[in-house]
Amino acid sequence: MNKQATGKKAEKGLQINRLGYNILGVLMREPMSGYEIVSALEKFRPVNISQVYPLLASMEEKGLLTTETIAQTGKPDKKICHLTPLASETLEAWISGPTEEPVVRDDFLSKVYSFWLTGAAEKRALINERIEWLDSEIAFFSNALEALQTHYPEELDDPGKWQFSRDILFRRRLALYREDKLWCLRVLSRVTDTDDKNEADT
Amino acid sequence: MNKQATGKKAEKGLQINRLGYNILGVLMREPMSGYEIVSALEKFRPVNISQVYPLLASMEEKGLLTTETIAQTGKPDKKICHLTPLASETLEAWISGPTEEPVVRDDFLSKVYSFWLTGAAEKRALINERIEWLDSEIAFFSNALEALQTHYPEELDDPGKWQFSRDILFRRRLALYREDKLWCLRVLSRVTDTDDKNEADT
DNA sequence: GAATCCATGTAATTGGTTACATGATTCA
DNA sequence: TGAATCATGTAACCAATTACATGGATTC
Repeated sequence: MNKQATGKKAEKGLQINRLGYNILGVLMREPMSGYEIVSALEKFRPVNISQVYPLLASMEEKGLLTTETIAQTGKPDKKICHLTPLASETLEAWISGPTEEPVVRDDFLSKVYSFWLTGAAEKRALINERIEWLDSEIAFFSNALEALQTHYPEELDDPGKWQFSRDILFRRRLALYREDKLWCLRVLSRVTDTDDKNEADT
Repeated sequence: MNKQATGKKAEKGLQINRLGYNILGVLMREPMSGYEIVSALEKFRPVNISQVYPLLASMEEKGLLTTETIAQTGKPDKKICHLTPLASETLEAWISGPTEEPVVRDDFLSKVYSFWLTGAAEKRALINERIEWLDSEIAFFSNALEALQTHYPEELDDPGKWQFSRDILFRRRLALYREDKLWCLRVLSRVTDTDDKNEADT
């Protein structure tokens, strides 16, 4: 009956952004500093430290965390962030709430979108570069998975432990990167077989 | 020898952003209006119309495109964008230049990251929701692929036609979504088998 | 001697999203 | 009657990136 609340910014107050929820996610494992949050998160998603500090400040204001300053010699003071009970409430409410659709930003795909304009050699070069990148990612995540398995052989099978989450996320990455590589190889064969016209240089 | 030019914003002048290159990509197929650009691109990536109009204006200023105004009855005038030779140069230079790493923004994965905190029922609900979404995407892209194949049976095998690009990109989506679904099913079985503690409510 | 790690932050800019403004036509 | 489609655009805001500022310890 009310004509208001048409937009998506319905409830205000406790709103944090995506990065905010990711930060809650790591801090649920153990309290740490802003700097440490970045190194913990960057295997999962790209993070800019400059975005983290102001966010932590506003999250502290909202009562989601408290900071404990630790003096260090030769280094600046460290501010360890501890979550409050409100934080876990907020995180769990977010998890059970609606989930937005994923968005990928991939220049490689944008280039493939337009690469019918280029010659076969250039197409192959682009794809081969991608394969190299995929190989390095596959190597990285295989190592990460192995390390997880040797460090926490028990916890991986307990869905109530954070290691379970890491394990399944690493496996997902691996599976998708491998599938992506297969796709690259299939494309390569299609490009090589039916060689296209503007092939003069090289 | 020069202390300058440390940052990433080396050369200025002709710079357009990602969306700009995507717009060049569609317009290389055929000239169209801003409104049509959005509907053509949105199968490939999310686009906001409000971002397109100012971008098109600045691209016209930079000499990448010219606009042809078509008067319509009952509707506002339509502005068809035609690319200039500078545009294809710019696009090809971008394709052969360095490619940035992909970035994904996926709330579902962020939730999985933290979902060791929740109960098994909530875990299953989250995964099942994802499976439903994946199924709908898979259905959409299978249809799109079939439509492509019936409309352009010849062009699909010619890497010099834009239909080739569409074809491989659709196939990639399908392959990755299917792999993602398999992963979901594997996770589901791991959650169901080793039922975790906080299981009280239904 | 230069680069990287540790550790914090602010400021400026670009990119992306939502809201607002306008208005006829078609469809449920 | 209300929503959706066509069609253009502006303004405000939020998110993300880059640059700037500081400074000791360590590593190449």
